[in-house]
Amino acid sequence: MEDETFDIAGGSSVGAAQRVFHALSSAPRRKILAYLSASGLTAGEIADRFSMSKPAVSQHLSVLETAGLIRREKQGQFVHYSLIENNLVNTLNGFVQEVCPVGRPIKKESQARARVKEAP
Amino acid sequence: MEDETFDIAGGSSVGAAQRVFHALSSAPRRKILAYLSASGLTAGEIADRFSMSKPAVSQHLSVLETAGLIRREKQGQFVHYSLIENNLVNTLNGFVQEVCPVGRPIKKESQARARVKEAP
DNA sequence: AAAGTAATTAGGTAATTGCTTAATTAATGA
DNA sequence: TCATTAATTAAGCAATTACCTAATTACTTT
Repeated sequence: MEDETFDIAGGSSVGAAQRVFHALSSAPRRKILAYLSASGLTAGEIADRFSMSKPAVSQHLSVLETAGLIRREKQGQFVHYSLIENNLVNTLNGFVQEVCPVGRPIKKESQARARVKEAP
Repeated sequence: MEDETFDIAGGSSVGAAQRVFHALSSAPRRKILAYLSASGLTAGEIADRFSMSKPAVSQHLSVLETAGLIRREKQGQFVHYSLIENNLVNTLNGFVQEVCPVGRPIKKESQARARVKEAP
């Protein structure tokens, strides 16, 4: 596991958790993630769902991609975006674990459930 | 349950989820939450753990309090801060649920475990 | 009451963010 | 090849953020 104790103060470089939390701090970006949770969409389809300009949406997509929360796939002249679920859940879960004792049992349950799925 | 579909676009006022995510977007603030997860601390004790000025830390504490993530309790000339665990976990869990199908079983497990604790 | 300590508020500044419009790159189809 | 469509990059601007130092408020101690 990559323990960076979530990017605390001193470090000069910007860590992965910092990028994820920064990405999540914007309502439009969280809305984009919600759209993508239902299905992959092109940049244009995403932009259509907002009242802001296309370049603005494009920037939000770029922030989300840099954070490793979505993936970009060029198909002809379109760019398809889709959610990377793991990175989101792992970052939030890792954080909750460190901050909040309540989080720990949840993770254990989740692992137990995963094992059951592997060998039912 | 308070369903604001996490503060999407249109709304003029700033919603609760937005405040939480904004609060979490800062590394020093996440660090404060981590400190408080171990034990309550006074404003001064928190400030001592950072290299930035005391007023700067005070502002971070204020952001966290406004987001409902920590509570302030004045005791004599000291101000004691402590974590409000529920709000953090609920907001993140609520978000993961909406964005990420993977999240749903986690919440069900969590609720089941809660029921067991209520009536063991 | 005066001095000391804890914490916040006030005021100011440099850097960042979130948008805009205009320009550019890239793929498609007439 | 030339026009159209999709998307991004570039340039610029107003608003916000994150910090600082100085001043203030509120307790405590002598």
